[in-house]
Amino acid sequence: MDTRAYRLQSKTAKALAHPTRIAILEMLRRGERCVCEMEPELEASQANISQHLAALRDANLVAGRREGMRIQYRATDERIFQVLDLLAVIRHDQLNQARRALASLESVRA
Amino acid sequence: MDTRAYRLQSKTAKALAHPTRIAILEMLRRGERCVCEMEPELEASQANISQHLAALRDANLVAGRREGMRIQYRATDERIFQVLDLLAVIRHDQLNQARRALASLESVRA
DNA sequence: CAGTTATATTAGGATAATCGAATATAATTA
DNA sequence: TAATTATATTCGATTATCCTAATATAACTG
Repeated sequence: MDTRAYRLQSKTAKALAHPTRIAILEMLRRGERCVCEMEPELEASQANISQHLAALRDANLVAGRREGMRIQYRATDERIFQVLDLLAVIRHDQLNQARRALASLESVRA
Repeated sequence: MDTRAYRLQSKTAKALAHPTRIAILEMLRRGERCVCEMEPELEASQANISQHLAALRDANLVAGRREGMRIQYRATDERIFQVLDLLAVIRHDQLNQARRALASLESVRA
């Protein structure tokens, strides 16, 4: 078992293991954003968003660039969006399967 | 912000947020495995492997099928391996970039 | 310089993840 | 049925994550 590699992969996965951090990355998919632009869309405090950005920075998934008073964040590797897309289709299919299973159980009562 | 969708996506990501769980999935990539086959390859106790399998089951990423005394586990969605592949290349590039950055800093002392 | 805006960091408490140890369950074999 | 093998679950302690509140830093504005 390639412990070191798996540790690093799980570190990246851990960075995605929070809905707010996924929401942040989804915003960055559409281009650079400062925290002040994220604040209204995410339902989280400024401090909390900064903390989640720190986690994403720590995992090397985002980087910021100062522009006057603001700091513009961007994704450092576009492939993270492919990961998000895959997670979305996996989730989507899981929901569909669960719905089908429920429907077939319910149809028995007829 | 689509809170529900992001919660489900982050749940899947959280299941990947541990090196042992990634190692388990990598074993399952090569086919069905029982816990007793995982035990020597992973450096973890039987109980601990069972606990990680429970986490993967809870996220719907693996399923087990009893076969006599053993329970054969398999991945429920092959696309999870695409996620692992992406995490691997992202990690690989991050390492390379860090190495290049270090090398260029070291070359200054000449 | 004083005040303001944008962001980051720290501290503290609550919740969750992790692991080892012990125990439970389930199938098999003697 | 007793012993054995394979796996799961529970408990408790430790560590990590998360959030809010407060404070710090940094750049801009008057």
